[in-house]
Parts: sequence; C-alpha cells; structure tokens
Amino acid sequence: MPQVTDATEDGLPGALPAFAELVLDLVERIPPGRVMTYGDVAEYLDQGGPRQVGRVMALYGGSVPWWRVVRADGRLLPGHEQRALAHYGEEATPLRDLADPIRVDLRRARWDGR
DNA sequence: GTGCTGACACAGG
DNA sequence: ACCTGTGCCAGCA
Repeated sequence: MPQVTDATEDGLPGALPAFAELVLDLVERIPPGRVMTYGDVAEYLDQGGPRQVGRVMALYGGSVPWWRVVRADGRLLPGHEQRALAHYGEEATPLRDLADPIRVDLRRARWDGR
C-alpha cells in the first residue's frame, strides 16, 4: 500500500518513535561537508531537546551519517573521532584542528536546513 | 505513577 | 584544556 504508515504508534515491530523518524530523516539529508549540532536538530524539528536527539542517534544513528551531527563546540563523538575524521576527509568538512580535540569549524560547516 | 538514564547546552570554577 | 552542577525532554524499568 502506497500509504505511509504512521510510525507514531510503535505497536508494529521495527517501527521507530515519531521523534526518531524525524531526527533520522533530517540527519540523512544533511549535505556532505556540513554538520548540525544536537541542539540545532531539536530546534529545527521544533520538538524535544538536544538530549533526545542524542538518544535517538545512540540507538538508531548506525543507519545514518551520524558524523554530521556534532556537539555545540564542534567536538566529535567521544570514541568515534577517528571514524568521523575519516568521513570528514572524504567530504572535505572544514576542521579547526587536527592535533587537539578534533573539532569541526561550525563557522563554515554549520547547516541550518537551507 | 516515580526515578534513572542519555552520542546535549550552558554557566562557573 | 578539564570537571561539575543545572535545565531540558523522551524512553524505559
């Protein structure tokens, strides 16, 4: 059926919470070389908060370009820096440093959905 | 219903 | 650069 099932009801197995769907959809459409902060994602969706976004990413982030979602400081996910750095190299994401805590240059890489 | 947890943000030290 | 406390909201035992 061409109709889109409302995933708000998690009665079906494999169905994700509505908020999770929104977050994943948004993250998936972040263009290469760009990033969004957790707070930005929540603000863009106009619901939930940074923590909820983080939780969704922790659970389902494995299916989306999670490296395009960083902290407000531009810092990467602890433990995944190496992984994200490899992607940044491919997507030419502007970085601020390479020695100290690897940080993204939000000044240029921040994506606001436009 | 309560309480803890979490891939956060911000302010202070 | 680091850690701590507080506020925020959703999911789960």
